[in-house]
Amino acid sequence: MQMLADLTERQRFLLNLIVREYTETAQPVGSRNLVEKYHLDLSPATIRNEMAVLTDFGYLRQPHTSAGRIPTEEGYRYFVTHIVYQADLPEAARHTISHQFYQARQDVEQWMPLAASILARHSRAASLVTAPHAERARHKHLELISTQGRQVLMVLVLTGGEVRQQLLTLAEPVTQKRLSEAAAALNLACNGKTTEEIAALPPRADALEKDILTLILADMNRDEQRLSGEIYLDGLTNVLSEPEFLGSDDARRAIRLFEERSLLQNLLMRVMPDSSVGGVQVVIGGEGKWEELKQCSVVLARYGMPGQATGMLGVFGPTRMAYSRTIPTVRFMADLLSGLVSETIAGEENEQ
Amino acid sequence: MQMLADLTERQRFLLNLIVREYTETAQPVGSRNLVEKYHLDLSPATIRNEMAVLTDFGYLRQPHTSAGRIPTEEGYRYFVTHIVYQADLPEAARHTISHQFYQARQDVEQWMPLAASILARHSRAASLVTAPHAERARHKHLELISTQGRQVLMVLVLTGGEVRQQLLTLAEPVTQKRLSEAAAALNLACNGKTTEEIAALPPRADALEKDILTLILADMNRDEQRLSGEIYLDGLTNVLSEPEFLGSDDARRAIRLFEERSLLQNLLMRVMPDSSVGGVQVVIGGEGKWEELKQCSVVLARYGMPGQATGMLGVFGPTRMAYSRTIPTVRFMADLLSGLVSETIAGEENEQ
DNA sequence: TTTTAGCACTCTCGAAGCGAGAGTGCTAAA
DNA sequence: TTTAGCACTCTCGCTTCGAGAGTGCTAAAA
Repeated sequence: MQMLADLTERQRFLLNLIVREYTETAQPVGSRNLVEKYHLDLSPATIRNEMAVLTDFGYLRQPHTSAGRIPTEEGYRYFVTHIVYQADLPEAARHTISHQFYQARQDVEQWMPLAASILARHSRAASLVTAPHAERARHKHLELISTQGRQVLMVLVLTGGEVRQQLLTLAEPVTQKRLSEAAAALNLACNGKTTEEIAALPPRADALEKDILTLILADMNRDEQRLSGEIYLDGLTNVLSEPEFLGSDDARRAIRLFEERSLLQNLLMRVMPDSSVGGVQVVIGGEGKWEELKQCSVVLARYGMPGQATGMLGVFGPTRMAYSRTIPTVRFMADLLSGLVSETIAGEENEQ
Repeated sequence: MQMLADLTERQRFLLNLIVREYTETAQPVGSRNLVEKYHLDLSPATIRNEMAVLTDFGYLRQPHTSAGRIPTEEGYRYFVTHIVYQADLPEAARHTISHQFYQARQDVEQWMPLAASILARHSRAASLVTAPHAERARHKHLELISTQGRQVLMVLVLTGGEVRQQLLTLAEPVTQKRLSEAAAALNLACNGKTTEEIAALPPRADALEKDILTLILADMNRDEQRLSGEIYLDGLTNVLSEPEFLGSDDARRAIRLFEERSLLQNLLMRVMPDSSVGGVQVVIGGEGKWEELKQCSVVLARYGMPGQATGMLGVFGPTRMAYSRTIPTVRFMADLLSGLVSETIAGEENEQ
C-alpha cells in the first residue's frame, strides 16, 4: 500500500463523488451505482480499476469483499484538505445568514444561540458556540449589589463588552451604601487596567475593598486558562437520528461529551489550544489521539480578534459528515462573528 | 373488562412486584419467573389466575398470547397512586443529598445544577429544574452599567434574591454618570414596590428614566406569564440508553422537547399551570393529552413558597420508569428546595 | 372455596439453510 | 487505456423449524 500519492484528476473526481455519495446514503458505494446515478461516461469496470487504486492508496476500504467502497479516515482527510477545503458557501446561504444576524444585531445576547442554531441547521449535525472571551481584558466597571443578607452580587464589566457576574457571600452583612462606596473606590483605582496592573497595585487599606479586589483578580484570571463558562449547543437531535449513533456504543458515548460541559471544555482546549483566528480545524474520527471521538468528527474554528477577544464555534457529527456543507458554513460563521466582535471593539475604542 | 375495581391485598402485592420487575428488566414478566425470583409461597398457576384478574381490570396486558405481562398505563397509574405514592426516600439517601446541599449552601448559583444532577442520578433518567421565580416580586435594587456605545446592561434585583439582567440598546450613547443618576432616582422611587405599584406611579419627567422604567415593568411582567428563562437539565444520556429510545421513533422524538427550551416551557406550563406547592404530579405515557409524550412519563413538582417564589423540578423518562425511586426523590428535593427558598425569603424580611 | 398439578396450545426467538443480488477482480479483446 | 465477460464472494432477506417460555383450562386436592 502506497501512501501520500498524488491522485490524477479523475481519481480526485471519483473520490469526491464517493465521499459525497456515502455521506448522503450511509451505504457502501459500488461501481455500477455510481455510473448510473451520475451518468458517468465510463464503464463500471474502469471505475472499479480506479477504485482499486484508491483502495491501494488507503483512501477507500471495503467493509467486506464484494461490498461497495466507503472512505477511510485518510479518504475523508484527503477530501477535506484537497477537494472541499477552499469551497465557499453559496451566495444565497451567505445572504440568508447575514440577514438573520442583521435582524438580531441589537441584541448581543442572541448572537451565540443564533449562531449555534444556524450551524446546526446547515450542517444537520450538532453545533457548539462559545462566547467570545477577552484575552487581555481591561477593567471597565464594577458594581456591587446587595441581594440578601450576606450575599452580594458582583457584576464586572470588562472591555470588549464582556460581563461577568458572581454571587459572593461576605463574612458579615454590609449595607448597600457601603458596597456602593467600595465599588466606587475600586472603580477609580482599577479603571482601564489589566489583570497584571491591578495585581501590582498597593494593597487596599479597607478590608472590604481588599477582599473584593482579591475576588476580582481571581475572576479575571479564572477564564484566561479555562474557557468562558457559557457554551451554546444546538442540534443534538440531528445527530441522534444518524444510524451510527443508533448502532454503535462508541458513538453514543461521544454524546456524553455534550452533556458534561467540563468534558467538552477540556476537549476544546485540547483540540484548539492556541488562539489564532482564521483556519478551520477538522478532526476526523478522533485520528488516534481522541479516544472519545471514535467514529465522530469535529469541525472547529476560532473567531474574534486574536490577542483581544476570541471564541470558538464548530460542528460535531459522525465521521460520515457532510464536510462540503459543514466546512464552508463554519468558516463563514467564524468570519461573520469575527466581524461582529471587531465592530464591537472598534466602537469601544472610539468611545475612549 | 371492569375498571376501577378494588384490588385485594394480594393483587396489589403482585401488581407491585410486576411493575418493579418490569421496570428493572424491561422484559414481560411471567408467572413462574416471578415465583422463583421472589420465593413466593404460591404456585405459578395461582399467580396466573391473579394475573388474569389484573389483566381483566386493565392493569396488565400481554404483548402477545403466551408472553408474560407488562403493566398498562392504568397499571402504572394504580401503582403510583395506591402503592408507591406515600413512600419516603431512605434515610441514607436523604442524608447524602442534604449533605451535598449543605456543602453548596453559600453558592446559590449552584443549587439548580446540583439539584438537576442529583435528580438525574437517583432516578437514572433525565431531570429538569427551573430557577425559583418570584410571583409577587418587589423591586429591590436597579443598576445600570454602560458596557459599550449605546449598550447598557440593566441589572434588576428583586425580593427573593432573584436577579434579572438584560442588555438594552439606547437611542443614543449616555455616560455612566448619567446612568448612575437615573438608576439612583429610580431606586428611590421604586424601592419595595410591586409591579402594580410601580405602574401606578406618575410618569417620570426625565426621558431616560421614563424609558428605563418601561423596560423594568416589561421585564418584571414578562416572567409572570412565562417561566423564568433558565431551565437546568441533566441526565439526558441516561434516557438515551434505554431500549425504548433506541427502538421507537416516538420516544426519540420526545427528546427533542429537551433541546427546544420553548417547547419544554410550553409543556411545563400545560402540565402544571397553577402554582400550588406540595403535590407530585405524574404524567404517564402522555395519558391521551400529550401526544409528544407517548411512551414517556414525567414526574413533576413545584417547590418554593406559594404566592411568593416558586420553581419546578422533575424527571423525564420512559413509561417504564422506576417510579418507586423517582417519586420520593422528586418529593424530597422539592421539599428541600422549598426549605432553602423560604430561608432566603425569611432572611430578607428580617433584614428590613 | 381456593389452590395447584397437568396438559394442550400459542407464540416468539434464534439457528440453519438457501437463493437472489450486488459487487468485486481478473483476463482477454477492442 | 478501456471495456466486456465471467467466475467468485459475501451479505441480506426469507423461510423453516424446533426449543422454550408462557398461557388458559380442567379437574383434583386442600
